[in-house]
Amino acid sequence: MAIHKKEEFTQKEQDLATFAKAISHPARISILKVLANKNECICGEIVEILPLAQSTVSQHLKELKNAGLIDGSIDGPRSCYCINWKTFEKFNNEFNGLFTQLKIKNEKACC
Amino acid sequence: MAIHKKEEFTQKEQDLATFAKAISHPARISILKVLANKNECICGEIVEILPLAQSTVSQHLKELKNAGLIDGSIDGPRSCYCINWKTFEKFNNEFNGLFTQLKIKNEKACC
DNA sequence: ACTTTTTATCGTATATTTGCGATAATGAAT
DNA sequence: ATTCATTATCGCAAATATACGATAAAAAGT
Repeated sequence: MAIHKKEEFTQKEQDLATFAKAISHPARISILKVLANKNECICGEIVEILPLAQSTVSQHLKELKNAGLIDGSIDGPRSCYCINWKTFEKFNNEFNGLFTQLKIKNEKACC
Repeated sequence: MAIHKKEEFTQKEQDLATFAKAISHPARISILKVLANKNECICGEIVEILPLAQSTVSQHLKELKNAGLIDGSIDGPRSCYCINWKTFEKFNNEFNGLFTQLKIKNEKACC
């Protein structure tokens, strides 16, 4: 991609894009669902549920964590991940904001 | 990425991921906003508004079109793009569905 | 101390994305 | 018919993403 052009856009656009990218892989959507289902959130089971290698799952978890969508406490051998509802809520709202914003501007299609 | 593993997930998860990927770049979010603002939707102006080369913008438009988020009628020298509200609505709903689904399962955080 | 279990990280291979310039294509205008 | 304006596509380069096996790290149990 030669040079980073992403920075030339609005911060809000960038944030939203980053969030979208975080959930732009079925594995990561799946992980979020698994995390939501387990409220004890001990998460070695994710590896068994997903059709992916342990290292790959770990990588996806890392990305979700970087995006702020999940929290993880690495205490010892087993680590504990769970959804960060605060960030999640924030993005959910911003997302709906985008949808509404677009729709208000132009409800009638033109082609 | 060696082998495609994405197909091993739910169709719904794949669709949602594909949609998220389509809007996972600030340029594409920006394009959607521009399209929503113009209701005549003659769209050479997008190139002037975005900080990107014409060919790059064209590529982003193509991706949005492939994702079904916009429609484009290529009539001659100038072409006309506009948002496909039907698909948009569909994904907006599915998206909110995911959010709600996750939240219902586990409203209280565990770590 | 040693093994076991669990998870993160490193290295690597391949695929995809992003971006641009150059070029083709296409209809409008002259 | 030729030029002009507009957009799509091709070819390329660089960056990211995806996936895995191998290895490290870290606490718990023996």
